[in-house]
Amino acid sequence: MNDVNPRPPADPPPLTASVVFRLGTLGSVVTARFTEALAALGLKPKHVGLMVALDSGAPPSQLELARTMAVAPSLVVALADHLQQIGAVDRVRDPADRRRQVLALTGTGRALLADCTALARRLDEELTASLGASEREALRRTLGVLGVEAGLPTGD
Amino acid sequence: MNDVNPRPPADPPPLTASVVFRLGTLGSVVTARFTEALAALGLKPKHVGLMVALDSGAPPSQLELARTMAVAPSLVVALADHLQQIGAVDRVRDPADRRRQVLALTGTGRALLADCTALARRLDEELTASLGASEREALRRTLGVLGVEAGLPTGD
DNA sequence: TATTGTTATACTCTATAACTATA
DNA sequence: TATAGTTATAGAGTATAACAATA
Repeated sequence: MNDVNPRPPADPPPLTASVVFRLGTLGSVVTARFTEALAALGLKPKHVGLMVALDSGAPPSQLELARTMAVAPSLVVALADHLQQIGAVDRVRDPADRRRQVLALTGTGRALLADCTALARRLDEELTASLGASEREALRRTLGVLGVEAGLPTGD
Repeated sequence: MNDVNPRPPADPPPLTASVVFRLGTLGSVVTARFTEALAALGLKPKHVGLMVALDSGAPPSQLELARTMAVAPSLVVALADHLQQIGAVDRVRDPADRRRQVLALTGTGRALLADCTALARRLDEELTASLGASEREALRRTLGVLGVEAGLPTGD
């Protein structure tokens, strides 16, 4: 009762217990699954990112989109090239400033984005199947809060 | 009260509301931060992954480590080369089967891993500063559950 | 002949830099 | 001269394939 060493010195939580580690590793696994599923639609995650940005009303010039997405402008060119090729976006020169290319989702693009959304929803169900409804919602909500703080698009 | 359209057709939750999207994007942001912080220690995330695997008692041959980490054996060679160079791991031929290289964390390696852990803890605090203690724990725990299901190392 | 580790090579993703057209 | 977009090039990260040593 007045032991010199009442309890063994509980070793500190390991790296694997940190939110950073768990979020990073699980995010990578989940992104790999999403990437694989997207392949059936001929898309990569960044294509989806561009469509999401357009859909959520981001300024539609390529350079502004690059800033929004935090990627290089040259990458937006490649992403837009592909999305235009499959008819998912329109790309028109801004008549007011003919240097600018203004991107816009087409009907096809919106349908494609809806397909991606359905796909994500299906993966969500698989991923969170073992969680209770309230746990799942708490997770979604907390991730949303942290996402907003990190400047990520987080509609709801 | 018997309206034809009692409520506007609530449009379905957007892609950005999915756990898959939020986990993927936030994971990527968090990993970027961790990567940046690790640079001060001369490490990349995969080096940490290898140390974590060794620390948690994974079978220590390079090929088995490659399987554990789900990376190519050639990558383990490069990671082990670097960790050995900085004195973080010992690499000895298994006398029972001289084809095998057996890796083991050194004292230096354990200290380095502790530094990485401290670093993750600091990032955790920054990341989750806006969350209440119970929210933060719920997040950590739920991520742990999903991580275990995905086969990730998740000590606690 | 099969397996472990290593080396050589190639591929994917993305950025930086050089360039063109427009302002 | 500065800016939007494009093209050319390069780098990081990682895998695949060929190879060497050991079983």
